[in-house]
Amino acid sequence: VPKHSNSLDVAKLAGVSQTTVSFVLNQRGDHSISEETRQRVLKAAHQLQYRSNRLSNGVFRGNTGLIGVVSPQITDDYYAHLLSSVSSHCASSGKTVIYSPVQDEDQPKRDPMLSLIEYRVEGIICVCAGVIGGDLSDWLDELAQKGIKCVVIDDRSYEGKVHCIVSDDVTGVHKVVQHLTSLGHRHIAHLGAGEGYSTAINRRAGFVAAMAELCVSESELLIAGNSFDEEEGREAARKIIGSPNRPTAIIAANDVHAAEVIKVMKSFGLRCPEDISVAGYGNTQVARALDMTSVDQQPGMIGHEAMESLLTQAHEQSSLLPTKVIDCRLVVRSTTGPCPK
Amino acid sequence: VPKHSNSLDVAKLAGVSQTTVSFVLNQRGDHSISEETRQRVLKAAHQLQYRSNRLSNGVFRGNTGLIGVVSPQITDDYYAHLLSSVSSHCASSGKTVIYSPVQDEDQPKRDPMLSLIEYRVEGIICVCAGVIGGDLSDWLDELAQKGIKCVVIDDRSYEGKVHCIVSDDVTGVHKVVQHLTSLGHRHIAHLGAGEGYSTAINRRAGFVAAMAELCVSESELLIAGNSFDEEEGREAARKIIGSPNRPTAIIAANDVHAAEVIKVMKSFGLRCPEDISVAGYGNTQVARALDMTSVDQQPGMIGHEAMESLLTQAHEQSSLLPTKVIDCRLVVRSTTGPCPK
DNA sequence: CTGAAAGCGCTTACAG
DNA sequence: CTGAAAGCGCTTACAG
Repeated sequence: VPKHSNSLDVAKLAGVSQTTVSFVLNQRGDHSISEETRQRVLKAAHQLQYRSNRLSNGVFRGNTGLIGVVSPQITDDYYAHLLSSVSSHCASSGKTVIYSPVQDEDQPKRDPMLSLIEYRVEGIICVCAGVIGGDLSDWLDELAQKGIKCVVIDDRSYEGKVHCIVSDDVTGVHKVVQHLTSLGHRHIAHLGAGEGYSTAINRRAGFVAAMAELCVSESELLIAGNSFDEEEGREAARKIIGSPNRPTAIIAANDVHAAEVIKVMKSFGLRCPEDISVAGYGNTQVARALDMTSVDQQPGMIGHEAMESLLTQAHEQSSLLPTKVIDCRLVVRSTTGPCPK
Repeated sequence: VPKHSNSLDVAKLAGVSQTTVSFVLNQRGDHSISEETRQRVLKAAHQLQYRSNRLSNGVFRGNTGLIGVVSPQITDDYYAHLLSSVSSHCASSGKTVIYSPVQDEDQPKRDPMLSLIEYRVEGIICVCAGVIGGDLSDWLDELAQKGIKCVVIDDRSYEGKVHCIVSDDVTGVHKVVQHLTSLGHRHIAHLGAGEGYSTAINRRAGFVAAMAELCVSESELLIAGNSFDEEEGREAARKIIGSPNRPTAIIAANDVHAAEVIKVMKSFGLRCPEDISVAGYGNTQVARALDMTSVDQQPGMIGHEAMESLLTQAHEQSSLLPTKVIDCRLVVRSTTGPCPK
């Protein structure tokens, strides 16, 4: 029968009490223990391959050492970087990550939250990406009442109720538009998602606002596609590139869409950036691979901030913390160039 | 003071004993409980927002419901898909994922394993990617002795000691070579990583073996670069493309390297696939974005198999299970074409 | 410098 | 049909 050795086993082998074992292993100052006993305990623990049971530990004191992450599609570059950064921060802070995926969109984040609470996590980072309609509100109330800290990423709907950290999508797209106008472009299209997710909404809003500054009326705005779906992106690209009113620059809602735009351009015999400039969003591997202009959202920094917030947050204040907006950087590469005559 | 309500609170509110609460909530058959009491308990639990404490649960019985995943760079497409597939399998099996990142290469997988054991995970999926020299052996002994099931991905070094699941890298590259030779290529180069990781070693070995079948002697073999590093990949690409003995086709160790090859080709004024055919490995987003021929390793299937193994494994047999080799599929796209005259 | 005892929140024989 | 009591592995006042 396989068995983990416990602190009593160690105590017996070392010829001391459980108390002493606990004090030696946790290096507490209050009890001073003779060097000799200390060594005996350490040796016994090593011999028995004793691994302290963090669960019991968590049951007794509040401290479970667990941080929960709720997030959709970890296969997406952005979410992957977020989780990666959170988990390495955890590793160096002595915390451990429980990852709870958001399964489909129709079945909202009920279950993921539930299991995190059942494991008595100390804090939760919720990257629900602002799926509109998802009702986080009840969960947030429950977390607050139970003293579980929480940070919500990329969704300001619950501001005032929970600490929010968001990527500055509006400014991100604004920077792209500025870059393009400085190259002489004025006939600029926005392609891809524009609703459903708060990020999609904000990127589109950023586009609309930036174009308004250029005195382009809303009716003149070139907008194509409305989802993050790859197929639809390609379809939208075909439509806009094939249209008589073809733009000189296209800003895609993300890098994958931008890649589709470039493919479609090729099939039309158009060159990038000579005929049309293309910019992506996210600065993912795809952007680097295509040497494509894109916006870096610095997901690593977002994850880092989220962890910092959890680790320093006092329960009472958390809801009062002002929303943290993380800057994004425009990365100019070879897919954007001067506007053709 | 924030507090989670416990089963005693529920019992008091419902006017029953803790035992009854436990039996109602766990739906155990042995105790039959009157429908009326059942409803009273359920109502009380709901009212108090009672969330059963999985930690205590785990302390008492063996069953923690926790599955540990040890893996490097989750920002890599392959590892991300692996974790994603494991976590969704867990979600539907009522298990929960603890994710333990492998931090740097010099500091081997000591700590990640340790914290998983301390949380008394039921099983561990170790995607250490066969970093050569990493000494997993001691950990595997300890896991076996403690009855923690384990599956090692992409590293056959511990075969016989633990159940291994590996991607068929050798065959994968073999398929690419076959595809290229069927297009008339014979002057084929392999670029990128070839040592350090077992996957790198196997891909290169697959290349060498496949070329041997074509009666290309080992001294004639075109091999460039030796790491997964992007910079070095580019450097190697420059060298091989600029050489007088330029190949007609290049197989890269992964998609990112293949993308570098294509960039370098552009800078040399060469077209793909007209001048040189290029194939990647991994069928990542980069491959799709570039419409590039690549090898799909089916990481989702690997993750699924790993979970199946953990869930069905009897402790005694695990080490005897034959290594599971997961097929990979060649995905032909537009970067490979007929050999130029 | 060290230990006996109580308790964290749960489950499970056993008894009624 | 239901409950009192013991125990999972740990920690922490308190006492010596």
